[in-house]
Amino acid sequence: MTTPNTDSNALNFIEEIIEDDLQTAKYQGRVHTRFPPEPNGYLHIGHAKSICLNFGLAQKYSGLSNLRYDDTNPATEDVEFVNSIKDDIHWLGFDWDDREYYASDYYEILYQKAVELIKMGKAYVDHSTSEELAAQKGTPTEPGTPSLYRERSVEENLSLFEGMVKGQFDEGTCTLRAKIDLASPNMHMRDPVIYRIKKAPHHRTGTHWSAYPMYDFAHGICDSLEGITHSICTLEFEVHRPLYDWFLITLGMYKPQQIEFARLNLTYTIISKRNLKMLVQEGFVTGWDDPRMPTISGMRRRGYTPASIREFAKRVGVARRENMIDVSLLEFCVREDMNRIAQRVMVVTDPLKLVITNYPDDQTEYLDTENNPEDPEAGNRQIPFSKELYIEQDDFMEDPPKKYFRLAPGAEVRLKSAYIIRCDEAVKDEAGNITELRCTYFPDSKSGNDTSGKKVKGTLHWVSAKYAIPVELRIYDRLFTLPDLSEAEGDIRNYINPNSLVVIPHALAEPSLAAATPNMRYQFIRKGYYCLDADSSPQKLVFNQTVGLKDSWAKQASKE
RNA sequence: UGACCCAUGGUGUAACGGUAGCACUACAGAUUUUGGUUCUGUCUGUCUAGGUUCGAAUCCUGGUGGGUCAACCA
Repeated sequence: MTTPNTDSNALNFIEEIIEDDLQTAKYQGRVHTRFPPEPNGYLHIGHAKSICLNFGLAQKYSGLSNLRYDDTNPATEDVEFVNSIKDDIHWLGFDWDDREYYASDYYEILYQKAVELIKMGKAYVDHSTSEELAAQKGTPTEPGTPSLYRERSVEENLSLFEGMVKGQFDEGTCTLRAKIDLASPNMHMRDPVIYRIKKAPHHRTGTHWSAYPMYDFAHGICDSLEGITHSICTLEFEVHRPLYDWFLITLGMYKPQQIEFARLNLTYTIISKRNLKMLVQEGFVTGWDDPRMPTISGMRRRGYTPASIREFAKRVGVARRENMIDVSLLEFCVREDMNRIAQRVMVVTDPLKLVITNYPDDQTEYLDTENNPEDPEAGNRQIPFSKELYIEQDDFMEDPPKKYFRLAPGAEVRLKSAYIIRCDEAVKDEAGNITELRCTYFPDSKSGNDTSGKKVKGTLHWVSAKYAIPVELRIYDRLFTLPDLSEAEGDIRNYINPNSLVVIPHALAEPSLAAATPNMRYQFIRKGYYCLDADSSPQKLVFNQTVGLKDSWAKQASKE
């Protein structure tokens, strides 16, 4: 028998588990996942991987996926984040229909379940301070020791717990702990705290509750209540799984299975919420949606498309081993999508004046050019050509190296969609800087109607001096200079790339760009992919470089 | 010096006891009115030592390396 080696139908380990479960009807053929963000920050590329996984699995197996906010800590959570999270998921192309849930929806049930635990003698109110509690936990190599309050009566626990949720005690004075196993090698089983007092108002339940459930207690019960089948989370929750199971088994509730996978790591990128927050708060970036940020909102502003991020999520795979994905894979996915959809336009970033000496002074010719060679449906447009043009400084060298295909004294090149020209003279100022190129054009070499018989190696982009419009360009590079930030010695701030943003205030664009819209994607020919930035206005157009074009010439030139 | 998890080219990820494949990267060439795209090719891999087996990336044992866990965070 032949086993096809194509990876198109290779399953990741979670799909294997699901297909197994489908086979054995473990959940009556259901597949129901959930994406459980805590509304305390903006979503990032790591969340995108999780979103694509959870919603993607539901799609693939004709199941469902819920959005559930893990809002069990009112001190850190806010509606601002609730809304941005919804926007980001929708933007990525996924939807949860009417299944928008909150852990806070279940506070009453959670409370009842805690009471049940108390009645079973499996939970107790503890007045130990957090320091005492830490000491009681023991260490991974030494067992824990019982709290003074561990053997309280059910009645006393019941009334104290009621007091906790009703606000009769101050924050930090007591907790509700599950009574499990102080000698467990798994620290999470050593009588974990399941409720603590928080007086901060909750963004949905206000001041109704004064004590809130901890993640470990709430999460599994919420999964259970929603009928989740596969509760997918990242590797660091692996040691929580026995606890996840313990609550549901002890309470006799339906038990989904928790499956852990390795979180995404990206070269030259920091993805933890804590560090992203640092970048924002300390002004290294302009905000959570700064185009250099690996947040979904930052990537959106940068010009990344949802399709490119979904493709990236698919290509990075799902496994249990630690990984470090090369950002070049992300860039590949973006270029791949952009190449399909981006409208080609000409923009000169670093202008050098070029005069065609044998072209009539006041003549303007409108030349036809294709909008996207990869997509015939995209049609054509007209661009104005005249005697005075601008080309890229980079595209002229007075004394070029051998394989230089661009302009040089005496050299001939084609101007994209226009004519072949020859450079006759480079005009210089007193300081010796080249200020202007004087060229001759060949009238019979017009693009699409070339009878000149000339062959040139290079094609340059250009704009007409008379019709070009000024635009600002923002060009981004990686935020850090170290590929693997986990190897940073000392402060990661020492590795921040000082050149992660380069602003080009006065680039010159072909006039069609005056009609640019925020959703359009452009390829500035021979330069990169761009989109309009949120800071743009009709008076001052601002473009973000989403990603540069591959530049094998620059690569070769830098090697010499 | 505990428990648990992990180990396949530079980076990811397949191969489910039977030919180590795919993608990204890098490099080389062809095509090209974008030094883009496209196409072709090349380099590079089963952590280690034993064991089981006709046969091991795959199963077992030891070692090595990496990760996780001792928040009233999630």
